Amino acid sequence: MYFEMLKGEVIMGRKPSYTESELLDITKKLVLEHGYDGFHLKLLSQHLPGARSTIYQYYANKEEIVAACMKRVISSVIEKASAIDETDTMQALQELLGIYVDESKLHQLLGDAHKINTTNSAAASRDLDVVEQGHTTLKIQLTRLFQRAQQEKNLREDIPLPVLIGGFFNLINTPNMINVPNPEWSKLLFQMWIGGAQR
Amino acid sequence: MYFEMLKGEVIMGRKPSYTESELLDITKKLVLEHGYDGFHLKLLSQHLPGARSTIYQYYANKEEIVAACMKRVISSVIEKASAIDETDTMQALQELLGIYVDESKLHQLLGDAHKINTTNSAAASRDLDVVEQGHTTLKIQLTRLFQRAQQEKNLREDIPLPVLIGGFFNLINTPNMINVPNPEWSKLLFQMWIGGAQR
Amino acid sequence: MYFEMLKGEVIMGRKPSYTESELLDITKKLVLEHGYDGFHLKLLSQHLPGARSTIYQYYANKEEIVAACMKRVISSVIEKASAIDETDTMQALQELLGIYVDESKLHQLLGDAHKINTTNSAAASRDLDVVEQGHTTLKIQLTRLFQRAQQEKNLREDIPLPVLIGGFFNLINTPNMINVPNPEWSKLLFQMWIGGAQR
Amino acid sequence: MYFEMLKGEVIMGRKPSYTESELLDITKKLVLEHGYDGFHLKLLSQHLPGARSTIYQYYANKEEIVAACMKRVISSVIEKASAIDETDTMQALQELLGIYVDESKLHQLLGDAHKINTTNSAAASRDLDVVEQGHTTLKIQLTRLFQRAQQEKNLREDIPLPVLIGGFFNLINTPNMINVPNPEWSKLLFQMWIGGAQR
DNA sequence: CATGAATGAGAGTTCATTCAT
DNA sequence: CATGAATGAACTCTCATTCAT
Repeated sequence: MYFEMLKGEVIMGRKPSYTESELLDITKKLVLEHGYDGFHLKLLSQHLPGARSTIYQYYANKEEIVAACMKRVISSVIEKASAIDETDTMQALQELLGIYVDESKLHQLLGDAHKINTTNSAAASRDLDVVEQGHTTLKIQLTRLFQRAQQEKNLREDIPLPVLIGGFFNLINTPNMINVPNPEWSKLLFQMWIGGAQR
Repeated sequence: MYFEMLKGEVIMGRKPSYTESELLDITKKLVLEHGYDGFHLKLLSQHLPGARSTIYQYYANKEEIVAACMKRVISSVIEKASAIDETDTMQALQELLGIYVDESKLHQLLGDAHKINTTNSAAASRDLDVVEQGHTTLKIQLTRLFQRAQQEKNLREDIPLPVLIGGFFNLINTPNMINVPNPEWSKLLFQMWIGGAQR
Repeated sequence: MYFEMLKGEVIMGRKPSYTESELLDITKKLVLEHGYDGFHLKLLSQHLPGARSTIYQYYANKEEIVAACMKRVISSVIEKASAIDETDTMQALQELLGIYVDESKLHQLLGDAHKINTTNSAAASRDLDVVEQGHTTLKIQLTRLFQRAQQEKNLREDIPLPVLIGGFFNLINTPNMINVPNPEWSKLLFQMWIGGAQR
Repeated sequence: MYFEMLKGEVIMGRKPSYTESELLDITKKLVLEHGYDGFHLKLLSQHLPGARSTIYQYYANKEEIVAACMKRVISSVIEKASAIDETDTMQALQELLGIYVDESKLHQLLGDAHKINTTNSAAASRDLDVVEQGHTTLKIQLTRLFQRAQQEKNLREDIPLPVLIGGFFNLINTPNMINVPNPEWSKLLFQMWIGGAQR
């Protein structure tokens, strides 16, 4: 039948064996596991059905894959972070920490961004620009919240603000050794950061 | 020594060579800069006098170089850590943090240890075992100090001990954005950790 | 034809296709531009509507396309050349030159014929045989005309006939740097060849 | 013995299995045979002792190899051409033709120069600039000689100078079907060009 | 022993061709 | 039949390691 051959009005070829999104999921996992330099297309294709060359249906080269992956991750974080209700500053900070903890590997992942050679790929370059802007966006939000917290006299003043911010952000790297679910984990971290370790 | 002069400077006029220690210094720098997978012998030889193949006079393969490097780094940390006077627990913790901050890349460096393929090199395997033991030694010291601190009622009890330990250890990853010297930096971190961010 | 309208325009609303002749026209252009080895089906499909795989509806493989293209070109030249009135030998030679100049890239195009791998395609093999025969046909005509010109004492005798023939045929490669239309250009070339460069 | 290990004052590695010059000779032959797009490093290595990767001891990539080859060929032609005694114009032209005929594939070889992608190789780019300049140098010499020949009333005036120049230069493409040695061959071509084909 | 050349395994990429829709 | 995806062979290039000098 003709209609079986059509999708909408257009004649279609074979059905793709995986989606772009699946490809990026695996990429994220592998880049985190092996680092940018340890990430090979052979490795990727081993975690995906089909041949290595099929990957080139989706992206023109290795750089574009990783850049697209990073862009997607940071975009998702920004979307969630910008949805936070900032009325209560400390509450907002805690929620923000929850979001960061959910993507706790974000930092590690984006740390490899500078290794990506963008001279051969305009698309990768564009994606990394978005990543860069995303970084800035997050920094601005964080700074805004911290300044407000400071004005509201919620932060100790004998420690410089940048140190407090750095300490806060660095919380996400703390390995969750007791394996509690993320929401509780981030609450624990926040309490420790707020109240200190000492009784 | 007489023979060293003969070999190194008089008879042959050969290019000045380098010591094993220098080789490992450069290796450490490069592995931190590029990650384990981004670390190449070509890169190493570019930062060392002489030809790439000369490196094989010192180590049999790439794996052994990195393993030796890691072993040396952790051994040095252990030496310093075991010299700490543990009489005053909190004081000892602060000093320990200072040592860790001095080797703040320790974690990152050793994080790549599992990537090293030891099937081809008994020497690398042995060195990595030492690294493993060193890890354990450090963990034991840390646990001992924390348990003592807890007994001395110096730690809050609403947060599980492993979380406090993890948070303490994770402090070393905080980027020193205000560029103060390490001793002061580690003191700042310790205060933040002890007292919390809130006023 | 009724069916062509149905197929091409009424029933499906498919993208307009192309004729075999159009395909060969583009092929000729591209092979001349890029050489046989620089000619790709990807390139071809970029200069044609539709998908790359559609090309296989017309020809079974790359070799057949180029072989068919060459066959068509030489056949057209032979048709024109065999229509020449050979009564006046020198006049016939000049007309022949005109035909050759019109297909001045003929030589270049057919020069790549030997690169075509015919082991996988009987059709390509057959087409290249026709090309070969065409070559022979043209050579015979040229030889006949030159021998007649010699008998008619129209050619200098201190230069071997093959050299004169080669020189004549080679005229077509002369780049038309003054951009006159082909008929005049071929006349200029013929005069230079006949009369020599010296005054 | 120490001295056996030295060459001059420097410790040497293994002896190269072929020279750069040999590599370029083979390259020239193969590029002429197969064209730029048909020239592969696999092909090259098959005509050279040793492994394909050894070629990278000499040149960083395919582009550099071909560019260096072209540069060497045109440089050699220019050296010979600039040594010509131009006192007797027509004599000089004949000698120049002899040189061109010796490198009759020059044109064909350099015709592929524009296909070389120089974005990845500064060395290739520089070599191709030399090729470009060489082209210009040769054109200037040719133009100078032709203008002088014209002033000396040695050229017919009913044919535009560029046509005469083009015809002269195009002589080198004439296939030497009678297999006479190059010096005589170029003399024959020159005579044909000077005096014309007609008796 | 130090060197520079040689090597081969393996990565990234392209493309003719086949296949499922 | 036309399509776009899938495939595998082949190419370019890199690098750890070995070898001859």
